[in-house]
Amino acid sequence: MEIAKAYNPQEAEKSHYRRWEEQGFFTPEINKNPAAEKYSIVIPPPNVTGSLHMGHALQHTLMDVLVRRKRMQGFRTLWLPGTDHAAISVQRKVVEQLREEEGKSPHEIGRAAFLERAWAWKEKYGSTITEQMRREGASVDWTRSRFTMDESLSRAVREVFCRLYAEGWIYRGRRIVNWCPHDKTVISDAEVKDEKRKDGQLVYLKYPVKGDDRLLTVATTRPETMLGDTAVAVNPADERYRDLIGQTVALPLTNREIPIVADEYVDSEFGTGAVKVTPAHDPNDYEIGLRHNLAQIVVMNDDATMNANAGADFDGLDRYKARALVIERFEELGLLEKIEDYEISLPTCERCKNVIEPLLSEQWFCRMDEMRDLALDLMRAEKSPQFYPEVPNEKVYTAWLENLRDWTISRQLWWGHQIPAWYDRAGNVFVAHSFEEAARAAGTTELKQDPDTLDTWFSSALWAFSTFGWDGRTTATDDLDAFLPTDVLVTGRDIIFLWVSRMVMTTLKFTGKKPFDDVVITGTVLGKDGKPMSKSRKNGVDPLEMFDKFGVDATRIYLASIATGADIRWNDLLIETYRNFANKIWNATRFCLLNSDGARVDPASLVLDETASIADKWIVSRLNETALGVNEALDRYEFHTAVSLLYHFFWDDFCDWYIELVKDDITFARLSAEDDEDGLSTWEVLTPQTEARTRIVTIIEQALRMLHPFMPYLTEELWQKLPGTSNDLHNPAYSSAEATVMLADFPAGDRARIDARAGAEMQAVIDVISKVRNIRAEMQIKPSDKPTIHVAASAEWQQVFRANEAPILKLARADKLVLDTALNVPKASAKAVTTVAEVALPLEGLIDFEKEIARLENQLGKLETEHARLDAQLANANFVERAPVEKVQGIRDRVAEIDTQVRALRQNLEALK
RNA sequence: GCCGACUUAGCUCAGCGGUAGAGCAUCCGCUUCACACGCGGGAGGUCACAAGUUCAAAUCUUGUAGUCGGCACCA
Repeated sequence: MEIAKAYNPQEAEKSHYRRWEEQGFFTPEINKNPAAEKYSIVIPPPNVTGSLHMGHALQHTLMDVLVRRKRMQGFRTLWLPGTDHAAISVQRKVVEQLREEEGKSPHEIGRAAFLERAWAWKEKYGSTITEQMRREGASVDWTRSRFTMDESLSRAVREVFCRLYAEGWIYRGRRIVNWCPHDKTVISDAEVKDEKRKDGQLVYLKYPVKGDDRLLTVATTRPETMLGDTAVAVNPADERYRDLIGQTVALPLTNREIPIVADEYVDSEFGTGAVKVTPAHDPNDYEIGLRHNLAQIVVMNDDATMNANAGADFDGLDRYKARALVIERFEELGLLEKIEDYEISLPTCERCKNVIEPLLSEQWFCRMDEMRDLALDLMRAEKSPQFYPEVPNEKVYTAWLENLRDWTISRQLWWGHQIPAWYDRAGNVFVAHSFEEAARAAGTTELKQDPDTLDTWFSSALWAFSTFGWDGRTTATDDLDAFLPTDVLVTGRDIIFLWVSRMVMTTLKFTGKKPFDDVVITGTVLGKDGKPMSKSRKNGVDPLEMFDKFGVDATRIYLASIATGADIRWNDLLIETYRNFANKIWNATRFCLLNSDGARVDPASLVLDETASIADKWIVSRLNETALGVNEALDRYEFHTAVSLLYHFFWDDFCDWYIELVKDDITFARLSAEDDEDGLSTWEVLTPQTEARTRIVTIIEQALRMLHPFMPYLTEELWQKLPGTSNDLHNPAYSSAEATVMLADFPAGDRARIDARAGAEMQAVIDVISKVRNIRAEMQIKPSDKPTIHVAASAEWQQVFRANEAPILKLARADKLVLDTALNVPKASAKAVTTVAEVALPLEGLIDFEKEIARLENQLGKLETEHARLDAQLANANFVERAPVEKVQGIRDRVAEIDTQVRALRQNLEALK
C-alpha cells in the first residue's frame, strides 16, 4: 500500500465532507433504529454577514464532538444549523453598497427597493460562514438549515408578537431609550457597553435665580443638554437650597424660565447638590420630570446633531461642537464656574462603538417581569438549565434575570421583521398577524403599518422551537416532538443575556418546554497579547489560516483541549503539538499498514485469554480504561480531559510502548516468510504473528473511532485505508449505511477488561527498561554497545521479566538478561533500583566512577527526601489515628519500598568508594 | 459601589484535600529500517502573599496584592 510519509491535511480534507453530506450521514434520518434515543443541538445562529472567527471555531468544534460521539453511539442525532438576519449589520452593508454603487440613500429608493437589495445581498454573501462551516467538518444537518427571516420563522415572530401584545406583555410607550446616532436606531440595554474614560469633564454651570442676584450652580458631563433643561432639582432636606424651592431660574442661552424643584433623588453630597433636569435626554431626569410634571424638550436629531429646539445658534451643530459652544457662551457670560477632570463611563454601542445618546422616543417594549419569573422559577425548581461550568455562569444568569428591565424591541431599520402593528388615521393601533386581520379589526383599509422592525434577538429568542416548525398556526411537528428540548446549548459568555435567557423564557412561554437541558459556556480565545481578539487591536487569529497552516483536525483538537469555560491565549506552538499528534497518528497507522501484510480489523482479536502476553493484556486494558475515561469526560463536557486521555493513550502507551514491544512479532514475520522458501514450516510461525498484526490494526481502528469526533478528516482518511473496516463495525442503528468511521460504534470501554495485574507487570518491565536507558544515557554508552542486564528480584517477578526478555533486550538495547534473587556483578557496574527490582549494568572499562557515584547520590537524595517527609507523617500520632487506614498503610508500604531501595543504593555506593 | 474569576516550571496551561503534571522552550545523546511534525535521557516549581480549618492544603475558609470580567451608579 502506498501511503505518504507525512500527514497532508489538505488531501484528507478534500473529499470526505461532501461524501458524508451527500450520503445523508448528518441527518437524523440516517438512523434506522425506531427505538433510538434522540440527541439534538441547535447552533447559535451566526450573523449572516459574518465570517468564521475563533469563537465560532471553538464552539462548533465542541458541538461537533458532542454530536459525532452521540451519533456513533447510535442516537438519532440532529445538529441544526442556520444564520440570523443581523438587522443592523446587513442594513449597514446595504446602505454602504447603495451609496457606493448608486450614490443613493435608502429613502431615495424606498423601503421595497431597499429590501430587494438586502435580500440580494444576503443571497450573494450570506453563505460565507456556512461554507466555512463545511470546511470545519461540522456535521450539521443542512437539510434543516434555517434563517431567522424564513417565512415560517417570520410567522412565528408575528404570532409571538401578537400573543404577547394581547396579554399585555408587549406595549408601546414613550420612554428614554438608548439611541445609537450612527446606526440611527434604538438598541436594548443589553447591547450597550459602558466604556470607562479618564478624559471626561465635569462642567459647573451657573444659573441665575430669577428675582434674586444668587447664582445656582449645577454640574454636568453633557453641557449641551442644558439647552433642553426644564428644571433644576435639589434635595428637599438640603438647607442650602431650601428657600429656593418653588422659585425659578433664567436658563442661560434660552429664553426659558425653569422651576427649582425638590426631589429625593438628588444626592446633596454629590457635585453642588443641585441638578439640572433634562427629561428628554436622561433617564433619571425623565423620572424626575414625570414626578414634577415637567416639560420634555427634545433638543437633538437622530444623528446627534442639535435641532431647532436648541435655538438658532445651535441648530444643526454636532453634539460635541454644541458642547464646546455652550461652554464658550457660559464663559462669555461669566456663568462658567469651573471644569474638573472627571472619570466617566460612557455608554457605547456594543456593535459600532459610538457613544449612545439617551433619548426620549416612542418605542415598543416587552415587559420582562413575568417572563423573567418563568426562567427564574425553572432555575429554582429544577436547577435548569444546568450550566457548564456552573460557576460563575449560573450566578451571572440569575443575577441578570433578577435585575431585568423592560426590553426595547423596536428598531428603526428596514431589514428585519416589520412590526405587525397598523395605525388608522386617528392613530389607533391594531396589532394583527396580517394587514387583512388588522383591517377587519379597524373596520378600514386606510391603515399604515408601523415602519419599525423588531430586534434581531427577538427572533433569535424563538430559535429553539421556531426552527423545528413552530409558527403559531402549526404548534406540533414531528421535529418539535422529536427534538425539543434540545440536549445542550454551546455558546459564549457574551450572549447569556442577549440570547440564552431569552430563549429560555420564550420557549417555556410558547411551548411549555425547556429549550435545552444543559448550557456549555465556552471561554474566550484571547490574542497573543492576552486581550480579546478584535479588529481594532489587530490581534485576531483567523481560524481559516490555522486550517491552512496546521490542518482542520489539529485546530479542532487543540480547541477541544482548552479547559471548558477557560479563557486561553492563542499560541501557535500549542496547535503545533496537535499537528504533530496528527502526524503521529498518521505514521503509527502507516507503520501498521506497511507491516500488517493485509491483516484485517477484527474486534475478536482484543478478546484475550490467560495465555496472552503482558503487553497485549496491558494495551487492551489501557484501551478500555481510555474509552471509559473519554466517555465519562465527555458526559461531563470535559473535552480537555478526553483529549488528554486520548493523546497519552495513543502516543505514550500505544506508540512509545506497545508498538515497540510487538514490533518484532510483526516485522519478524516478513523475514520468516522469506525464510519459508527454504522449506521451513510456515503455518506455525505465521499464526501468532497474524494475530499480532490483526490485534495492532484493530487497536488502531478503535483509537481512530475515539479520535473521530475530534479529528474527523484524519480518522476517516485512515479508517478507509485500514483493511477490514466496513459497515460491520457500525453501530447497529446504521447497519445499512455505506462504510464510514462516522457511523462506527463509539468504544464504550468495559470495566471488566481493565487488568490491574497486567498494568503492574507492564510497569515493572517499563521501569527496568527505563532504568537501563537512564544508565546508558548518563554513562554515555554508545547505542551500538549491547551490555548484559542483571536484574535482581523475587522469583515471582523474575518470571515476569523472563516472559518479557525479548522486549527488554530490544528496548534497552542489550544482549543478555541475567535474573537472580540478588545482584552478583563486578564492581565496575552501574546500578539502579525500581520498586520491585535492582538493575545493574556491568560496564568494565566504560564506567566513570565519579559520575556513577553522583548519579546514585542523586537518586538516593530524592528517596531520602521522600522518606523524611513520610517519616514525619507517620510520627504524627494524629495522622496514624485519624487518617483512613488505607492511607496510612499506603504510606507504610511506600516507606518499606524506599527502605529497600535506599539500602540497595547505599550498598552500591559503598562498593564504589 | 456590588458580585465573580484568575494568579502553579522560562512560555501557554491542566490538576482543585492525601507522593507537584503536560505541551513547547532549554540541556545531553541519537540520520535505530512508522514518524526529526521523530526517538531516548536529564535539568527546571517554598503551586501570588498572609492567617486559619484539618491528621493532611496548590486544592477548603478569611484577609492582602495584582490581573481580568459582569452588574449597578455615573449631575
